[in-house]
Amino acid sequence: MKDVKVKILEKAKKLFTDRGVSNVSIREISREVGISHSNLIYHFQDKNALLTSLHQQILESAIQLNKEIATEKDTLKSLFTSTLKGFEIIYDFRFFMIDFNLIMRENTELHQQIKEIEKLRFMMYDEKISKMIDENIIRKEAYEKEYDYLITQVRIFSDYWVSSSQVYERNPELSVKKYARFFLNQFYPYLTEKGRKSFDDLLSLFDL
Amino acid sequence: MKDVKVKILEKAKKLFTDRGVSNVSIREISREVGISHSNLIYHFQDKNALLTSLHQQILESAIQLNKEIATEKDTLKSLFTSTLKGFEIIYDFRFFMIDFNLIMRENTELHQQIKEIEKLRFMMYDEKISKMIDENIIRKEAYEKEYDYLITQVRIFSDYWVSSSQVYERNPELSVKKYARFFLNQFYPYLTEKGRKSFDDLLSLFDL
DNA sequence: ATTTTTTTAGTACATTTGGACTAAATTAAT
DNA sequence: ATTAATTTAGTCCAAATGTACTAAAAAAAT
Repeated sequence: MKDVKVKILEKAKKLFTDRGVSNVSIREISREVGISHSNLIYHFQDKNALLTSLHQQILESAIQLNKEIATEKDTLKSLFTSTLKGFEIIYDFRFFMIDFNLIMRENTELHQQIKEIEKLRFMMYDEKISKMIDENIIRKEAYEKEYDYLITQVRIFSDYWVSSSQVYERNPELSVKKYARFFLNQFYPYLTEKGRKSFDDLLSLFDL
Repeated sequence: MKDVKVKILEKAKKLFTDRGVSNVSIREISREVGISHSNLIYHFQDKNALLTSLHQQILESAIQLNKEIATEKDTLKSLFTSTLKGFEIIYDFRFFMIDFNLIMRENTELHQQIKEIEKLRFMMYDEKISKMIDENIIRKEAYEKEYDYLITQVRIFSDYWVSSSQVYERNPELSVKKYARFFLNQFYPYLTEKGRKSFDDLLSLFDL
């Protein structure tokens, strides 16, 4: 006997994925779950509450992933792992990124939260890059803020690769690996010779 | 006396920009224009017809821009110009990119058209890059398909920088130049020494 | 000048939606 | 066993939406 809340969230996620957040109503979700719409409202006041809750799930997955890779000493390898696993999470919750701007526009609370998380993400990448510079995997900045630019570039890719693949790929479901590869490649031109060697090894290791 | 069709398109564009495509109804647009909704339907069968027509405007702007830079001999300079002017067009029609996936999901005809255009865009970049390699501005590929990867990366950035800026920037309206700079920087690591010199000169020239 | 065509407004309808409110049923607490 | 809290369903409502249909008004063609 699954908890109703869980059922609601699952069905909402499925419907959001299939038809887009804006095309799914509370009533429709309740219909699909097989409960009254009043009941759904009892658990989640509105669509935003649902979305906030689903985003919480994403966050938990991300935190879990971070824990898993925390033990990995090899910085570049941990970048590979977090990319691949992270991209799977994003694909699983793709409705969130596909309707990202819509959600941010209508859920101020969530928007604020996302902006905070973004700061953390920036710092995480910043730290990771510094570490790789120390380890002589990535070359030093060729000009000021070079890697700040890179991080922005990387942020946009992370946030929107799944949207782009929905538009342009024949089989978006097969594109997780493909885009993970694209993503990782953004770092390639900054690698030192040593870095490139590791990178190539990791490509085979991860079968990319 | 402005043509009604023009008025409708202008108002639709404005409303789409302000509130998002999914939050604007035919009836509301007609109300804002000051005509009956039947009249609007007479001119545009539905929202998709409106969007198709607005996309036509984008296309015309893009074609116009291409004509303008066709005379420019300096490949790198033409990249700068087309980026800056292109980004202004995108910002002007930002509703289209912000709700890109929504529109593509619901307007099959337009989706098909966009996929065709994407092929052209790919070829254009491919050609531009080849040219810059010949001119010793960009280095040769370090591995196979390196520049195919770059083009995908560039595609995602072009399509979604405006969405991302809406989410993360305080003053999205000021971010055209900023993101144009980010965009151009994607090419930097691939430049030859000669290329880097031109690039730096162009940065000053365009005040970036 | 009159006939056609194009453009515009009005009306009516079935459906959907979110929200409020009430009450029944189920579960937990005492 | 009774009471209280939680969960669920049912009903009603006002607002909005897309669509279809009719007819008037305006413009263009003859």
